[in-house]
Amino acid sequence: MSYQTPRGTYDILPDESGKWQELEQIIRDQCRLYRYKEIRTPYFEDTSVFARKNDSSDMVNKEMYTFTMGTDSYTLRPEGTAGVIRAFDQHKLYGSMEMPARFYYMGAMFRHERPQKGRQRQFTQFGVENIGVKSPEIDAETIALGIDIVKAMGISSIKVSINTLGDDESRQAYRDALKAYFEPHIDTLCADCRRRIVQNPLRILDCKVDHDNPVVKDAPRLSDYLNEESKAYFERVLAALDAMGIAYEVDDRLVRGLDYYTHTVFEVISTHPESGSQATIFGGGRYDHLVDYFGGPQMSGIGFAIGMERLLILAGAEGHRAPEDDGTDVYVIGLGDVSAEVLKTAEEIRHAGFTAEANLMQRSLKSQFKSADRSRASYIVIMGEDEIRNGTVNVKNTKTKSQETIARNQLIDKLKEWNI
RNA sequence: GCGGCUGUGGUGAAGUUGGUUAACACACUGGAUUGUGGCUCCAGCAUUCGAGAGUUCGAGUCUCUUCAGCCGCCCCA
Repeated sequence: MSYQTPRGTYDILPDESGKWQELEQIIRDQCRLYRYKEIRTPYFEDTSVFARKNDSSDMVNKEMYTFTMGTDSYTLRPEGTAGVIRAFDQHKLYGSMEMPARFYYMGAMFRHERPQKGRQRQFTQFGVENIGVKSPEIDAETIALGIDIVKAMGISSIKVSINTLGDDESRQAYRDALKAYFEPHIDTLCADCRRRIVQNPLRILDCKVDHDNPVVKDAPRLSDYLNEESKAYFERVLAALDAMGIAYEVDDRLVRGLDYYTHTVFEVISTHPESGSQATIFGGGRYDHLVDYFGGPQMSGIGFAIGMERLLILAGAEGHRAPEDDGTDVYVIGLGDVSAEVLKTAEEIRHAGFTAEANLMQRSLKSQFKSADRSRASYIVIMGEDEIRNGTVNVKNTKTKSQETIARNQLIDKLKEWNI
């Protein structure tokens, strides 16, 4: 009988927590530069927050962890945007915050999928939402923030794909055109796409199953249905990216899995072989109707989410190394039955602001020195019964190997003097 | 949800056509050296081969079931 983490979940052990903390710090630093503030929403919400009507995405329809308590149905959050917008509306932040409101979040998301490298059932996302102002330059700025974070992690093999879905009018015209186009060919499409004709015909375009189907290849192009306003908006997004020197590819098949997107959608994928089939590092887009869907005014927003596990895998593959633990300032060794005095000395050192490990196991001197080595101590304090009687301690500098005997009550001053 | 590969100690692993004692290395613990470490030498360290059942005189090696990881599909972060 043995216990293990549920499928698709994993422990972050002490050896790995350092790189997570580093990534979290880089994210916080970058968000500070862009003046984004953190928002923390619950890990579960009422199911209706995620399962919005007419949503055709797989994520919502077959991958959610939903449970019932009494008559209430809850769902472990599969993505971050819905909860943030719900909070934005619930607290009427549209009335109190300066626009655009800028949020970021970090935390676990849950999707019931078949696990693979870079794809687990509990995974960690960092994301941002910029709400309240619809501006092509804000779209570009949002993408730039994501890219800055990826670059700060030492990842350079990336490709930025971008597309526009157009405004409501353009999108509706295109949907109707696609429906009319695909319906006569319904027999040639995969089962999922037959469903998509009704719910979300745009998704047929980037269907992997029907990717080579000539019917799909020859489908009408969204670009032919964009109205002038949508085209102009997209042109300005691209111009802003150009102005920042961000390279991108326009991919008019890029639709993305969430149904709420309008106008700009984008995806950043890794071109590094280590990323395997889970190459998407971050993705997002603009949404014109989420704020009003949750009961607020009609306001547009844009956001993206980054998969933090994927980011760490790629950072490691590209040679990025998290800073290592630099060892303890002081390691206190005791000889004989002196553990209480060893402990007391270590406490004094800690209270003075130095890191200290105390060996409280009354082991042989040799093994205690070994432990001190492993802890990469800068100084070793050795105290036995004689020293305690005399009110002294021996302090050894592990670099110079020189040792001196000093009065115990001078230890802290000495450590400060040595400036460790 | 579909298809495939893999699973031996703390770690990396060797294990011949099923044959009785699970190699070797690293790590770890202790000793040589009972008050000074990173070297050397010695000793210890898997009643057990992911888990469970079966075939057999005998299974790490064969069969079935199951769990997990990985790869491809799908999905997306």
